[in-house]
Amino acid sequence: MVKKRIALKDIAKELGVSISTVSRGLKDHPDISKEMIARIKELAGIRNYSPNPMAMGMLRQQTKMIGVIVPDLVTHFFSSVISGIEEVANDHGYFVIISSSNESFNKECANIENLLKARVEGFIICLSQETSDYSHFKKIVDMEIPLVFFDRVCLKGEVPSVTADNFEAARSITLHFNENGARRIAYISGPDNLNISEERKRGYLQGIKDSGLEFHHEYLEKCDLNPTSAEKATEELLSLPFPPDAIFGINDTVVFAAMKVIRRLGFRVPEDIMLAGFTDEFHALVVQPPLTSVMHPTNEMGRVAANLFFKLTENINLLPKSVELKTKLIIRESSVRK
Amino acid sequence: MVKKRIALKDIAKELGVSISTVSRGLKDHPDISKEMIARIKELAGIRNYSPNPMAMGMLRQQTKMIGVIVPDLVTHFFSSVISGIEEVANDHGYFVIISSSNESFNKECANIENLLKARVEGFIICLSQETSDYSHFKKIVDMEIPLVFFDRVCLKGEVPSVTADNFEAARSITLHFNENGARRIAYISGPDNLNISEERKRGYLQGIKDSGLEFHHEYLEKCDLNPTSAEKATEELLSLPFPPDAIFGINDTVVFAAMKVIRRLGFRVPEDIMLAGFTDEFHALVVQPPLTSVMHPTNEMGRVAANLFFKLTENINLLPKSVELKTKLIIRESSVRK
DNA sequence: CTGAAAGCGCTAACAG
DNA sequence: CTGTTAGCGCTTTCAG
Repeated sequence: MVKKRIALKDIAKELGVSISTVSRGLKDHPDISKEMIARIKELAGIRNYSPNPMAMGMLRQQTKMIGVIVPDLVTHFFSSVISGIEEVANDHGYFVIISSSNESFNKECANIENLLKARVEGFIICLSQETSDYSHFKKIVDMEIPLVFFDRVCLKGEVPSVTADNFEAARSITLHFNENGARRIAYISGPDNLNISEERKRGYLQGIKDSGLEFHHEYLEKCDLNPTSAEKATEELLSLPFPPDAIFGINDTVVFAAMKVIRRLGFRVPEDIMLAGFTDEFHALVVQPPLTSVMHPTNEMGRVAANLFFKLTENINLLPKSVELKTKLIIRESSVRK
Repeated sequence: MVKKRIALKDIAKELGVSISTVSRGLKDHPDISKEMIARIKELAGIRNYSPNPMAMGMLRQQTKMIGVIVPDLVTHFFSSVISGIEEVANDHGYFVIISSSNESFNKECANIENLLKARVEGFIICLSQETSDYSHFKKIVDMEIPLVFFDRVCLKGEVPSVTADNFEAARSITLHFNENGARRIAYISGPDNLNISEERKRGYLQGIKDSGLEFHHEYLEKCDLNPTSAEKATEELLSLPFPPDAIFGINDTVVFAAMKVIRRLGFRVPEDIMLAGFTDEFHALVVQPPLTSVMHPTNEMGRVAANLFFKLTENINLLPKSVELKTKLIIRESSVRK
């Protein structure tokens, strides 16, 4: 029931000229007389005219909307990436429509369908943890609709993406633990289908090797990316005959959950168990002891993803480019024994 | 450069019938023969037809978009409210466009302008902390465009809103502190123009009174809602000749910042200073000691706001209704001395 | 039972 | 210098 907004027609009628004259006047068309232009602009200003984006959309077949799908909204990581995306999108005169897959494959598919119906011009997506079938993404590619992945990616070679340097980051955490005296280093991974799980796991294994340690499969745990599952994984680790003396987890959620369990079972951080996370959370600073963690350039990740997106809109056949962003290991008390 | 999508025209041509026949067939118009309907629907299915929302929008003058403006995106509180809004909006076939004011009045005004240009059908807004001039909101109301506020509100009597029971929540924290032995209870408030500052402050004062304590203005601090400012406020409190033995802050950010300062200056929580927050953060559980806090029903706040919004779209002249949501004081170790 | 035509707001090619 | 017209995709009278 929105009150009818002012249209070219109204201005034209009021000025006693044709619609096209007004349209041209508004964009300083050389054919229109200076005074006419002045009169048109003045009235448009008074009436607060702004072009109807749907009419423009019909004409140009574009909605100026980008669909963004994230596994969840309430995680700092994703909110922060979205902020970055929005900044760039708004600079380009685009709006962003955000939907959350809630880590569900079905929801992810449904979101894509909905956004497609809404005629978004393209997508920026982070896979749900359940996603291992990529046909819904293939479909987007086949429709020649711009698509960019960030953080959790797939279809390399077909779809541009932005990721963190997961391998190197995981390796450096492992080395750091070892340098600080840890010998039984554990890693709580995520679902195998996710690149972030796989890459960080490889980094961990490489780190173990580079440290001259032996790999013990009991120290490689896995969880779904929710607190309950992470707590269970931590409990497994801590109930081993030789529990780990250092743990790092695939992300924030996991590490915070691990911390809770460690405390509950009476272990101390970092005296008994060192801890480090993959996170950009400012809460890493609030917990006691402050958490060593891999800082992600989250805002930048969003900005880069959006820029890749706009490159794609210019040329849908662009060679897909994968950007890998440098992370930074921030060492705090949770991984340093005095 | 989106590939042209299938339109009624294409189906009509392929079937050798007119556009209107297809249009009617798709919605089971009684005038169309069963077999025609079947043929139309079949082809539409194969071709994956979906109506162009912009064409529909032009016809009905509606975009099915709601503009949501929040002070920031990366706070759990706001992401969580947004989740609630999106759930309800999607159920109604609406999309949500989120913009962040970054706590800036000017940005808030600019966001409104942009969303108005994008022809959102209405707004759900949480004021920026700088906002004390409400003319941009008045403008929305005057245009008869639906507007709902949540958490930080203004223009009561003109605009429907959802808030927490700030007064009662603040009062109950104060009483709880006192019952646990605190006598010098401090409160770190926010900007005076915000209703949440004012209401929680009143609750605090009432709590002091109800506890039979005397009010000391030094224990009433104020800050902008950012960590730096909150840290400064905490330092002020702690440098008093008689520093407080209990502090609560207007929100998460403030309390986490306070916690950091308390630690840095060598005080202990809760032995020297009890602490409590206004928060729904799951991180309240992660910090050590776990934080006593007022749980906000954030998701519900979003859902209620969205429902109010849709009531307004049905009848823009609805009597503005203010919904106050109950919060719950969750007592944890940060405010209990053993 | 089906088609033609107008109209939603706008632009651009074509006429004057 | 300005107006007319067609068309973007769709619904909805009005005419068969």
